[in-house]
Amino acid sequence: MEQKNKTYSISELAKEFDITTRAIRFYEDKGLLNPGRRGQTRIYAPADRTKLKLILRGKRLGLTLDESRDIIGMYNPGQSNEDQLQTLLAKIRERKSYLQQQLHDIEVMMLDLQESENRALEALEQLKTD
Amino acid sequence: MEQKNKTYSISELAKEFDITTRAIRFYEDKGLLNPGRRGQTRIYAPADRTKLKLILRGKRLGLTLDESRDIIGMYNPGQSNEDQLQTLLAKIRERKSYLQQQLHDIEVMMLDLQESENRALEALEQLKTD
DNA sequence: GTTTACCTTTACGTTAACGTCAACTTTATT
DNA sequence: AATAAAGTTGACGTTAACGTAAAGGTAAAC
Repeated sequence: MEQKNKTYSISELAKEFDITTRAIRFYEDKGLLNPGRRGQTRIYAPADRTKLKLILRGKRLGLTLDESRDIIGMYNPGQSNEDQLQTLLAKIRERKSYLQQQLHDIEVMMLDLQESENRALEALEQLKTD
Repeated sequence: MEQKNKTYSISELAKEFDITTRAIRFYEDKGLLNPGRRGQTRIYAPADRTKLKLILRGKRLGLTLDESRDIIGMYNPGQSNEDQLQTLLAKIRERKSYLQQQLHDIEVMMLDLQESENRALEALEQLKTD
């Protein structure tokens, strides 16, 4: 049986994701994480680990920590009134459209790189036919 | 007939791409652009404009200026020896694989956002059926 | 001929995202 | 009991990517 209430120490998470403990505490400072405590010591639940994953994914896509915190906050409509829900929807759709833009950028850059690779390969061929 | 040797002033480019002239000069400082000069004044050729586009595309994907400069430098195998070509090929492939990672990240984040949107829409429905 | 509109260089200021000590406590180990 | 291993909270340092002002040159328009 998989344990659902597993916990992690800060250095365990740091090792797993190849970041420093300093960075993890920094994310907490910025309001992205809220681990429990046993005395002074931070104790991370699976949910915290998931948030960390989201943060790092955000970083790979060039998001700032503020943006990642926003996105993490989009997960629970919770008890909001209509206005808040509409605002949330707007933010979600804006994000999605930006992702579409990034998708397009990646496609084009990928094609460019492929051409560059081909040119480099041709140049290599040229060297060998001398 | 389209003019091939059209030129642009710095403020024209700034306006077109919605950035500041300061930023454009900064990119030059960092070695990403090399515009011509008429006296003191910078004169940008279509090639410079293209490089600017590449820089901004890089930024949208979270690249640093150093990384974008590298990528721009990948366009011409030019006259290089085999070692240089192999190094170039390695860098190109590394970039491509990072783009694949980003592609995957985008797909997953897109799905997550879609779920969030659906939950928000459901929450809206709930409000209306009261 | 002087205002207006761009252009230039130089230089200090700012923000994000940590890195890097320092000084100290708690826990585990020998 | 003493040492080592991990944890904590400051607090100052660093880098990237510009922003922002200062001080001035040039050229067309009024």
